[in-house]
Amino acid sequence: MDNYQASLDSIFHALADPTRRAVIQRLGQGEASVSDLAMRFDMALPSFMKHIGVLEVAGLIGSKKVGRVRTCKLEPTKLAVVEKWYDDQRAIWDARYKNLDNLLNNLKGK
Amino acid sequence: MDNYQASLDSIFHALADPTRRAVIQRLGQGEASVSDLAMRFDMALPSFMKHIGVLEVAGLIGSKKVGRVRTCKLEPTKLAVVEKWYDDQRAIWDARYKNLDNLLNNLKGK
DNA sequence: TTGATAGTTATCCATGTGGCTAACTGTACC
DNA sequence: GGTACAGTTAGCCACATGGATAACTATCAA
Repeated sequence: MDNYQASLDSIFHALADPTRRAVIQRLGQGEASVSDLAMRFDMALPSFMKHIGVLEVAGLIGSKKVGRVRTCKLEPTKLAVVEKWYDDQRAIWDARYKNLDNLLNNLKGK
Repeated sequence: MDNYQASLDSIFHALADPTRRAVIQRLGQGEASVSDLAMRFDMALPSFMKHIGVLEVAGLIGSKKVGRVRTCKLEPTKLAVVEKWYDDQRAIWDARYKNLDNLLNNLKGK
């Protein structure tokens, strides 16, 4: 399996969890520390950190640690891969309906 | 957790697998029977059927059985939920950058 | 230097996921 | 009827996932 497919796997998997989507949503408004983010969720910190890890492996967020606080930020370019996949997909079925249209027009003797 | 979130869970989970994405891609070109679809994959039928099941539970595909053959078709409207989620997301960070622009303009004394 | 704060690491656990084989059901065809 | 074909059901297995607790490290502040 090529790299793009593996990337889609990890991105979609990362998005298939409400906690992780909420983190992405929150980070859309600006950077935040891990504990700022964690506050909103009824979950032990280590559990929450796993979600951060999944998002980071997928490349959807980045983080850097200064002093003892790790600050996370969104990586919108990586999220855009989702839209690209969707657009590619839509192109396929658009082409199909276009072909159906042509077929119908031909049948009408147009 | 509300229904929309649960729906996103199952949709993104369904998409987080290369076999299932390939099925969606194939169905974008038109309907196909289970065994037509399965042919392309090096996998036992029952294993493949699970993927079909996951896609169907997520609502991304539909199927009907006539005689002994089950025919599957794409449900593009359900796939569109992915784009809606992405657009909602982008709206959030677009708003943020817009605010940053305003801030910068104010600082410039404009 | 002593707390308190912010993460991190190490385990552990129940459940889910993705694959398999074997055996079964129902339909089509000769 | 008998056989082949298209799915389906049942059960098995290894591994991943999402949660937990306990104990640790490192930094900041009094």
